Amino acid sequence: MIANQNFEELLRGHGLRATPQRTMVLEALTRLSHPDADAVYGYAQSRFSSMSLATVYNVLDKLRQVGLIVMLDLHGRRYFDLRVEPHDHVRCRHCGNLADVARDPATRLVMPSVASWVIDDQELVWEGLCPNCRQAQ
Amino acid sequence: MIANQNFEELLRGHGLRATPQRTMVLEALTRLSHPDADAVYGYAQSRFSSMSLATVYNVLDKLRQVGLIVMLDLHGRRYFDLRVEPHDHVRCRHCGNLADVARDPATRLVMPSVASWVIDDQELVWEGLCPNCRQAQ
DNA sequence: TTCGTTGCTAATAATGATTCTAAATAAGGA
DNA sequence: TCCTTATTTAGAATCATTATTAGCAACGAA
Repeated sequence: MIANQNFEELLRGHGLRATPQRTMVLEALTRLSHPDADAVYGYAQSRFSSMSLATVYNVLDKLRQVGLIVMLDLHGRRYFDLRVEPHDHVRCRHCGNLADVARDPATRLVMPSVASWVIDDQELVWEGLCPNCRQAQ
Repeated sequence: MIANQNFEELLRGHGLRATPQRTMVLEALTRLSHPDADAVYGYAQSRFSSMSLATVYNVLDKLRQVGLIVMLDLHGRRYFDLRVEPHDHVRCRHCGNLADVARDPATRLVMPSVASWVIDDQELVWEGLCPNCRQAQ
């Protein structure tokens, strides 16, 4: 539970102006699980009625640029996640459902060296069948 | 270099009817590097002129369902890759450029156990700056 | 506190990848 | 060759995302 004041400090600490719209988006991201832009919009607009969907997209992109959030492109949609302690994701091959996964301590990811690239991050997505879809099969 | 006859066997071996459209899509996937649907369409249509874009989408989805190809959702687009020896990818944070990456032998990925899920695959995408974008910065 | 600059937001239109629909056609077994 | 069933086609429709532009707000300086 993060207070709005802390969101504002977080924003300023990353060189961004603290606006109520940005605060609301951050709040939505702490409350919802892997929301897409539309889910963030639904949450934020219910507390800040003049908020527009375009602003949600703007803010999400800005937060991503400064590294505050992570963007997940899955089955033709974008989902967003606060960049908290590193964790991975698992997605259902059948219905697209998405969940957090703690990384096994025995996992070792050795960063590849690719000619002339500067690589500094990674994203690991596991794939399988979620409980619902497993039963349906 | 795979002959068309082999593509047909490959298709039938996976329970699919062997059509010239499907053969062309498979051929495109062996020739192009991480094409999106439109690139596959461009390749296939130049050799089979009646081919439609809708068919490309149909075929790609079918091939994915039977596990012959892998689908990569990146920066709002879908890219396709034949499922050959496992390899990872690296994408440029700035321009979206995509490249293959060999997995370092020291890398160990321990499959997580998530309650009631059946997990059987993973996708690892590294992120950074490609040579072009690194210079531009 | 007020002012001015700069960046942000809102509304709406535009874009573009992907999916849908229905009718025509082709694959593969009998 | 014929029949059944899956596939393909063309075009329309959908829908997430981006672009545009005018109005507004944040925040540093006076």
